[in-house]
Amino acid sequence: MAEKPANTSRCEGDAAGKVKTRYRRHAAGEDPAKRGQILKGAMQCFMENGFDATSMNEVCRAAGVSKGTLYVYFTDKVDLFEALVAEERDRMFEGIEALLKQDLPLREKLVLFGRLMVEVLCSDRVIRSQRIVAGIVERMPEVGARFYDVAARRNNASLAELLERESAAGRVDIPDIDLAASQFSELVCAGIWRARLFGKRETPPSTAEIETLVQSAVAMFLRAYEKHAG
Amino acid sequence: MAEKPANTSRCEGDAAGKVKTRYRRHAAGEDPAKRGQILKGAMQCFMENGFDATSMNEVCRAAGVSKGTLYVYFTDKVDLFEALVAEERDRMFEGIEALLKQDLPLREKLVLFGRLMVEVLCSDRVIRSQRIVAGIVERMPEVGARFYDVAARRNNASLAELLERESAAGRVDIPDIDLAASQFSELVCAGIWRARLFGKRETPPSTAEIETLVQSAVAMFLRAYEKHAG
DNA sequence: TCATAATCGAACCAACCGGTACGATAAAGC
DNA sequence: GCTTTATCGTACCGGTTGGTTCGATTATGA
Repeated sequence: MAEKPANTSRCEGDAAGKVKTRYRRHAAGEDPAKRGQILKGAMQCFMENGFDATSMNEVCRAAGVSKGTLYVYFTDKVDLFEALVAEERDRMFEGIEALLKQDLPLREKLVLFGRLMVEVLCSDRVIRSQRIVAGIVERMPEVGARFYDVAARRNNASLAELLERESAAGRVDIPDIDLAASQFSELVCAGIWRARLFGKRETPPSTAEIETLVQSAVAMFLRAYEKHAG
Repeated sequence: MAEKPANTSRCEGDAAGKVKTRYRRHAAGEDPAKRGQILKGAMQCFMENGFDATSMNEVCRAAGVSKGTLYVYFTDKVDLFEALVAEERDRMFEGIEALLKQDLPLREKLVLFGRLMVEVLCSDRVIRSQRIVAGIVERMPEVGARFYDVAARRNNASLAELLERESAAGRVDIPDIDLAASQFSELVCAGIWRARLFGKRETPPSTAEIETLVQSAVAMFLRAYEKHAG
């Protein structure tokens, strides 16, 4: 939408100087705007009905693209789906690393981290993605595994890094850093994330709710791992 | 399998005394053994491919039942699926209430509870069920919600009850019992359940792993909520 | 203005879907 | 034995699927 191509998009087939066409227009399946348009429509459909129950015709209609064109940009239904999941998974926790770079006391950092985590993980969009991916793990294991790896584990990694530093500085006493990171991530969503995933709760948590959850989680976490004054 | 019919199975169509047939054999779709046989085959199929990608023909083949018979026992694909989910959800945490009835100190109870929880929640069978259900929440919200309600919340309820008693006895100080119950449930599976759900981990945790997780969770939980000696 | 080619749009394909119909089979009760 | 009937097996139905094909259209760049 807001992002126009902006890149030059050379024709790629004319290596070795054997130029035949000198057109600067986008090659057959390489207009990033059109690609984005397709992905957007596809996302809409897959989110509503999941992988199997979404037909390629629906996707065409939703994306406003002819079927022929669709199959120029993506070879397969699976190909399209995987591209979608990849995009979503990469976008999901974009800002989270930067967040921990700030110079703040541990408690504050945990609060910020926790807030963002609940907000993202329990948002409509992410919940729906997670449902679809979970539902298809059995048939496309690598897709699920990569989804988890990039989204959840990257998270844990940056949190673990923070905890590592705090541990080295002697401010906390954590026997198993990775476990602790997981525990915090899990604590912060206690009671809502699962409910959201299975549709028991139809709306994301309010900011007040988030605050309660995060404060409780941080308190619990620090009480367990912070070095006592004594 | 092991359970033979054993119930009398009256014909239901012969109310008002207008008896025509006096057969004691099972009515058209009422043999519980056959029903179980169908459910077992269906489970196998659904577990492998999910709801949409499982065809009724496959189910027939896997169950060793003709299509006609299948449609005598279940009116629909959805009907069959819902019966399956209902069975699975009810079976999932069968023994968990009894577990907390024992007369043991809180710490021991939490350990027992936690162990069972991880074991069940991360087992192949349950993980697969959860994937399928999660994947279909968008189109069958009530199924997902009931699945969660019965499985997860029943759990939390019995745990909450325990905590309530301990709180009344003055041994713990818990501001929000339900939250605390959720936190414990979440803590106990930290780092593996999600990984299992998304297929990042292909095997359930070993007993050693479970022990580590549970011990850490219990310690953390008690440090946060147990009343201090001082 | 004109040639080029990306896109459109609609027809088309074989395969399969969920579900039904119905005669053949076989097991149960008299 | 005979009758009853639950189950079987298969053919069948209309509809949809993922994917292909191809001429018409339209925007581009020289």
